[in-house]
Amino acid sequence: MSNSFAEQKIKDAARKVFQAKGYDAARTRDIAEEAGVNLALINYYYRSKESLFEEIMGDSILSFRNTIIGITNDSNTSVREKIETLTNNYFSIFMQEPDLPIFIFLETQKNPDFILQKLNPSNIIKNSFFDKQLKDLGKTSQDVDQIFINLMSLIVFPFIGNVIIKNVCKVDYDGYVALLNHRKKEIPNWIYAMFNL
Amino acid sequence: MSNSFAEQKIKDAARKVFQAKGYDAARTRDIAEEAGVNLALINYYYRSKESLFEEIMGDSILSFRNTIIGITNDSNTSVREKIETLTNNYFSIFMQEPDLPIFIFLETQKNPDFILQKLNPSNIIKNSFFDKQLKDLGKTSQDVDQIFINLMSLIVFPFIGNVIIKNVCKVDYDGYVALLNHRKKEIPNWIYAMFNL
DNA sequence: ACTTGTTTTAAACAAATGATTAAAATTTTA
DNA sequence: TAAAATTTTAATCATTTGTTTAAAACAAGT
Repeated sequence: MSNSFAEQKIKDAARKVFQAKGYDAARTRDIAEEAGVNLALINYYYRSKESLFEEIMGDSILSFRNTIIGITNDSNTSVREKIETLTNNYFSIFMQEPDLPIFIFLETQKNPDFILQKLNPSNIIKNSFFDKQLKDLGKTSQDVDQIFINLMSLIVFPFIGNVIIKNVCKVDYDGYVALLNHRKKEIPNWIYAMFNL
Repeated sequence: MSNSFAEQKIKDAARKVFQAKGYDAARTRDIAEEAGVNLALINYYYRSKESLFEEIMGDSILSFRNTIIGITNDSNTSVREKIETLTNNYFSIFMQEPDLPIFIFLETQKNPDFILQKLNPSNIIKNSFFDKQLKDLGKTSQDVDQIFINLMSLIVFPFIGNVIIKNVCKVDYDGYVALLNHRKKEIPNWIYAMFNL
């Protein structure tokens, strides 16, 4: 019954529903119900379903971007510390919002232009301090790319493929969580082994 | 104007549209247009949008399943050969149908039950010849799971994350394809390095 | 050519869905 | 407290979308 700011309740509900179902399957009525708010308020506060979506998507991307940039440009940490911090941070985020990765990849594929504008990938890896450190260790530009891709692969896939993993590996929910935590520890070691770091 | 079997044309078109847009965003009218066929024929040959989808989804999963099983249960190949064959086969499939991975993961998450029934994950890895071979090398059951997950991660992520990769790594389409081909060669080596194989 | 069964078409339907509106309720201002 | 502004509500609209229908076109057998 709490009546605190419908505007914020709508945004929170929308994030949840959009992430769970994707843009197309998400109904404005689902969002209104999840927010416990009259349907018309969605169009009152946010102009349309699409602009509500873009606001949320923009937030997600910006947060994603800031997380990486803050870590990769820290001049006080080693390469290994950066890899461990990236792994831990992303695991924390995705364990709280397991649908976020597939949501981001699905919607980026549907609407690349909007993403690119927000993501502004200029200095995320290239020209970062992380990039510099790896080059000093003798890594090529291609190596750096593949290190980044492999790190993201190993972190993100278990969330995207959770249904298939649970079944192919025959684990229940608890076993799945244990498996995730095991990966959280091992992923940095795997990266070191792959690239002699 | 060729009039060859509308039924097949619908199925091919539907696969294309479903993979590109996902179930919810795919319109029956899109499928009919892509197939060059009257809208009503979709319901004439396939009972509904949903049953058409299930037929296509079933095909995808079965093909996925058969590919793995055929490789992991081959008693004439080494562990390394299996890893290389898995990598090569999946790269071939996904380079032809780049939207397939995200499509599968999105829809499995939305409707786990249907997938599980078709995927029947019983003997895909567990109790496979591949599993046996790894155990003989001293790998634990957990190791085998993580080997499988890491292999899938490294193969699948570049297709799912293609938009973001292209931009973070600042490569055009040709550079992206070069990057894919480089991975195809390196992924087995990375797996060997990670797990001392 | 006629009948029969099959395939295709154009039109229409019913339900769902994003959006709007006008009035009611509530809060703020003066 | 009265007026004004803001927020909320219920009802409705216009469009989209999956599906159905009835007739037309076509094919095959006799």
